Amino acid sequence: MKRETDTAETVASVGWPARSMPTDFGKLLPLPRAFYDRDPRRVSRDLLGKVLLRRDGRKVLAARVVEVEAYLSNDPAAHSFAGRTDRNAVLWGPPGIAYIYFIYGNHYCFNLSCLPDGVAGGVLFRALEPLVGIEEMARARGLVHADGADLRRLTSGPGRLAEAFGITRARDNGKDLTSAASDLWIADDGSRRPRVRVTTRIGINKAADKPLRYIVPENRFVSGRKAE
DNA sequence: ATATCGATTATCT
DNA sequence: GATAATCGATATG
Repeated sequence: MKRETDTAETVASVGWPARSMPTDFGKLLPLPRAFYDRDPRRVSRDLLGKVLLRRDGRKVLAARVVEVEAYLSNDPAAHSFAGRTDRNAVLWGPPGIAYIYFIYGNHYCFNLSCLPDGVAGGVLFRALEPLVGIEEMARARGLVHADGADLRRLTSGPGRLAEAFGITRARDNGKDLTSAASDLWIADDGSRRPRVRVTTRIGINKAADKPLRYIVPENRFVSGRKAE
């Protein structure tokens, strides 16, 4: 079984707990719908350390989840707060579906729906640690070379990670992340459960004091952090 | 190192 | 017509 990482340095970059077995990331199975059919706070906590995967033809992109935010039902900061609209319909639907929105005229943000059909809730992906497909991510981001210093610029931030994975509303909104046929999914690669720290959310005005941002504190790909 | 600002458009009032 | 779950560039200490 071949190791699919681009460089040895990649996986070892930030001291993530070593895996016992090399992983063929493209073969990892999607997390089941029941995983997402829970409170977004619980889903957020459990998503840290999981792997986001994209299959693009023969290529596979993989990156570890290191920062997310929960958006609850009846949450003033959530897009669903003012009621169901065409844009936010996915949040009100069944759990485990990709919700993509376009923001500031420039960027896409990638979320997934939580809680049962009829109840709005979601999780926003804010930062990933790249594992596989570094060159492809760099190209998608418009960066020539992903050297050590620039690696954080690939997937550290919600707009950045969406761009690195080629995630757009037209392509991915409404996609079932739990389907084995999906080209976008999330999996458990067997790595150890990371430490989790909870902070307030970024870039919002309403309910800005609520502790609903979940990060892996020692990970350098968490957004809004200087190089160490 | 932190602050401020412009880009650019879908969505909602 | 205003706003936005952001980013990158530029300015300033």
